[in-house]
Amino acid sequence: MLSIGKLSGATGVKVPTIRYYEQIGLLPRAGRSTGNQRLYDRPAVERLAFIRHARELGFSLEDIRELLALADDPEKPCAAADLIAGRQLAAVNARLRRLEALRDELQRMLAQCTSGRIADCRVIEVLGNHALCAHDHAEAAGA
Amino acid sequence: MLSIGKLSGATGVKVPTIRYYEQIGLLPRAGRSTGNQRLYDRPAVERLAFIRHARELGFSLEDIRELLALADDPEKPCAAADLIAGRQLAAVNARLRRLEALRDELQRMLAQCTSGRIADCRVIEVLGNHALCAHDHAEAAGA
DNA sequence: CCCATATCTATAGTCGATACAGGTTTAGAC
DNA sequence: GTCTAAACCTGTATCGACTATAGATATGGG
Ligand SMILES: [Zn+2]
Ligand SMILES: [Zn+2]
Ligand SMILES: [Zn+2]
Ligand SMILES: [Zn+2]
Repeated sequence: MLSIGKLSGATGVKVPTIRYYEQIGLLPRAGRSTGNQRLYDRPAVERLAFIRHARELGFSLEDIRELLALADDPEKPCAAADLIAGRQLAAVNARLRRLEALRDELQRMLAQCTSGRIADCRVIEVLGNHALCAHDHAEAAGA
Repeated sequence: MLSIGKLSGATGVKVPTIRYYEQIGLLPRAGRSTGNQRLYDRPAVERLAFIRHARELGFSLEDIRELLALADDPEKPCAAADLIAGRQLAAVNARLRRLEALRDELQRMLAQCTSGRIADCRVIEVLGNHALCAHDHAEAAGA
């Protein structure tokens, strides 16, 4: 049985994050030592490693919740899991296209700036006037 | 002079967002009508359009705060602005490389799945075992 | 036994908004 | 002039996925 610190070391997930995952019900409530400290067994390590890997691949915690539920049911068809991964791939592709447009605009404005006074700065000028852009790059940038 | 609703319509920035920008000091406190409603002039429209465009290009509000301060000082050298844009370009490039790796992994796992039972699902299998991945794709996925 | 480290809980903060509640002002129709 | 619906006001709470802090308790090595 591992302490939360050892589990953290074994998976690369920070201690407060593990507690957070338990709090939101992504990890089951851990067993406790006589002194009330969390103890983890091997399946817990695998479950957390699964979560970490899915996070690295960009899945949301809600998606991961569903994927974990599916993983616990080996006889079911995997169409639901493939659907979630397909959605994720589509989201990644959308973000890629958007970021490529942003990269092009940023490169363009930097290349056109002669690095003189602010009054002549192409960066400031383009930011103030989207008509100077080559792409549309609409929508919020967060994604 | 425009009401906040007209300003919103003119710039595409939602009304609560405009109030939020004022609250955090990104927009100066707007003048008020006799009935205490915000009123905006033409420079306010331009300032908000600048903010919106910079957000679309992925700049953080803190970066935008600096860029606005620079834009207000036309005689200064523009190196600081170019530096911020360069940082943003580097961040976008980093996110692009990362997303490309994610896209490859997601495509691979989906292509290898025969869509049978969960027990044989390649998606679930790869998520549980990073050794099956071709790339490293480390770091958090948020960015 | 002592002490440094690890762990515990609960709460607040991050970013960039968005949503809601409950009240006031305004603009247009009559 | 009056009515009503829309827009506006403030303040607070919420989202996702953590991260940080404070103050208390437990554990493990010397
Ligand atoms: Zn410049
Ligand atoms: Zn543009
Ligand atoms: Zn599958
Ligand atoms: Zn992997």
